[in-house]
Amino acid sequence: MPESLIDIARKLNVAPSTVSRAISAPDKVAAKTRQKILNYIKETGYHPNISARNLRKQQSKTIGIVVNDLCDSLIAQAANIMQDIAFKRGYFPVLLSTDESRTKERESIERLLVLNVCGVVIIPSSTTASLLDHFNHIPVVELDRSTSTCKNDEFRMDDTAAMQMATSYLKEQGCKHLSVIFGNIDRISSFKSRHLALLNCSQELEYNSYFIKGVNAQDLIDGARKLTNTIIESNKNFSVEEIGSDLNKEVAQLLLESSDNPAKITGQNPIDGFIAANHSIAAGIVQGFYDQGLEVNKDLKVFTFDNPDWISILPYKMPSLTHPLVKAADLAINRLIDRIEHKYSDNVEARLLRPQLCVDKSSQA
Amino acid sequence: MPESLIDIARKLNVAPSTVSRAISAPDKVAAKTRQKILNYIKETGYHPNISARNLRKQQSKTIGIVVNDLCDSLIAQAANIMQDIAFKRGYFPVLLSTDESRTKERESIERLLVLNVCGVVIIPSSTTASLLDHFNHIPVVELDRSTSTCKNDEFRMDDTAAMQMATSYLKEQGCKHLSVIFGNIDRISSFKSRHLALLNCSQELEYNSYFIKGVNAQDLIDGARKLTNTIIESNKNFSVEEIGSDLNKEVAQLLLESSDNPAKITGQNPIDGFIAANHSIAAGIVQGFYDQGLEVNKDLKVFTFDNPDWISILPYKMPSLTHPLVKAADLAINRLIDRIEHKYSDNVEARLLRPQLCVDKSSQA
DNA sequence: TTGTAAGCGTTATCAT
DNA sequence: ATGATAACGCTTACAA
Repeated sequence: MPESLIDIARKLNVAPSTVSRAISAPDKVAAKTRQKILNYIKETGYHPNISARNLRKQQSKTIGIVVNDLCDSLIAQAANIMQDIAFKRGYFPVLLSTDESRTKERESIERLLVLNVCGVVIIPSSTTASLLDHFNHIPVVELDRSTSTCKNDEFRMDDTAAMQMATSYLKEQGCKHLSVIFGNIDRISSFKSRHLALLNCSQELEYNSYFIKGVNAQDLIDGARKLTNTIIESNKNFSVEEIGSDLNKEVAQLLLESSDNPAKITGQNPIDGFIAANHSIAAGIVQGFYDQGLEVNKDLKVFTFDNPDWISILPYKMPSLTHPLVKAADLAINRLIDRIEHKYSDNVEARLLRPQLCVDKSSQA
Repeated sequence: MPESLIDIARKLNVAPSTVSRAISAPDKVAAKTRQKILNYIKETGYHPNISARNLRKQQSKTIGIVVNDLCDSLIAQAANIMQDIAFKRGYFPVLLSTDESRTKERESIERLLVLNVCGVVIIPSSTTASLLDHFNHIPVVELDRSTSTCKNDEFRMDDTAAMQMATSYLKEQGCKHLSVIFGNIDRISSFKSRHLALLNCSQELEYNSYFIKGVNAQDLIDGARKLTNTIIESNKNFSVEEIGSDLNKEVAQLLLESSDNPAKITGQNPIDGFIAANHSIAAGIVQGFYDQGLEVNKDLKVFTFDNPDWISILPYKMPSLTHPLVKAADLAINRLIDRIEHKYSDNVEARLLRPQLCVDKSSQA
């Protein structure tokens, strides 16, 4: 196998630059010469040396894709589609997962810097913002979450619409008092904006918000499970607590750390519905129901964000919202490449995508 | 920010080669000079140009990781750990997913060739074997499945032990006649070896094997669901069929393509247990049970390979086998790097890892 | 249309 | 211990 352009050039009695052109700018080479060269290349299985090309062209055509948790199948789907699109558009994607760890977040960025990537799509956490400054003038797109720096394009779910849909669905189902469980709103912007959306919800509904400190999936599952246990316990001893006439305001806000700590429930009605701000939390809630011997959506309603795929394997229905992440990922990577290629030069913008209500996607046809 | 070694050299009044040495071979540079250089580098955030280094050193320090389906959270976990280990050992992993598609399989290999990777870990399908020949003399390690070429190191589950554990567990539970569902054994070696293992099982049990043509997760789920429906329907009309005295042999083998096609059940007893050769198949079986209004593990036992994480969210128990994939991945990537660095030069070998029986990992504590 | 030659940033060899 | 220099394989003015 020829190891370089020069080998080929010698073999075919042409100049190295002609071979180079045959590969990179075929129309600048006579049809006959071109054929001769390309045939020979195909026969011998020669591949141009990427390092040499990148060095010479002073660019890497490499895109960084940084996600929070590759083991989350929705994230994996999004990563997958971004990789495909990147390849199709002639770029080489490098996929990294931070697993919600600050260390890996920093390492990932560092690695991409070393690699000289020409653009980055990232699912950021609150600590990412400062790290992103290291990417001097290369385009960055924020996916699914926001650093709130307003420096980059953003593609994510419309949390306001989502929370509105969730609460209004549960209200229609007869719920009067919701328990809404979030993850760490300091680290993860989507929890923060979903919480904010709840505060601004127009529904005439009582609700209590609960926050789990956890950041990764397992922490959220475990936290939500414990929390659900304590909430249901407290609910058994529920007695009306006068809190004035304004039912739409948030009435309690707890950061529960152990299951010994009983959940505070304040309102005029006992809790009759749960909203999980994320599918890991939903998994924990479901486990909590089992611990307590309760049936989901019979004793108490459960509604979840993210429409996780395990819903189809449950023997009961569970209403949810589809997560437009894959669509957002598609837009994000395309926008990034447009930026890289200077095909898009408007101001940075945030695109908020609507989720869809999903009430019948149960396995029972 | 200095853009090259030369910038730094000029700034600090040393030769470029000294700067290079300070970075790559610190002990070959006087402590004082070294400090001066490294400090300056740290201050300015300079990164050596990887392309130039690779070009000069004629190596890429890049490892290809090719998996079949990144959206499978077990695979994603394995990919994750391999990336971490690769980084720790100084290599840059490039993660690609074939989604069980021949096209993407070919494309992935091609991309790795272009990248000049110095090693590959791959979860192969039967069509991969010929493609792997393109990697001339760089080491390849096969993970989770085998191309049966015996050219590379292999790390995967011990399917013989696994199937033995599955059948013996179900027998203990009182099962007499199993329905064992596999995916495409022509494309996916793990289905083939699990089937082979079943044929050689020492249990005194009747079983019928069924094969789903599908390759990707959704095909398997859909196929298994349909199949389960037809099996259960057939089971209702079960009548003893004389097949001689040899109960341990396989009695039927069907490739069902539509649910109109009734499943053939042959044996002395009606089917009273299912084995899913994979977690996607298990998901389909569970859905089939719901379609038929049956309760899993009450009306009929269901046993699955892979111990999928959704088991913990079911309101009932489901016995399963843990998949030692993450451990295998750890071994695989380390072996690969050992090969690359010539730290391991024995003959290629296949390491088979035992799964663990998992009967109580239900959410009900 | 094709050839010539310079240079991308690094490292390895050799000389000092 | 440090410096000078050539070379890695490719692209791209510019020249022919």
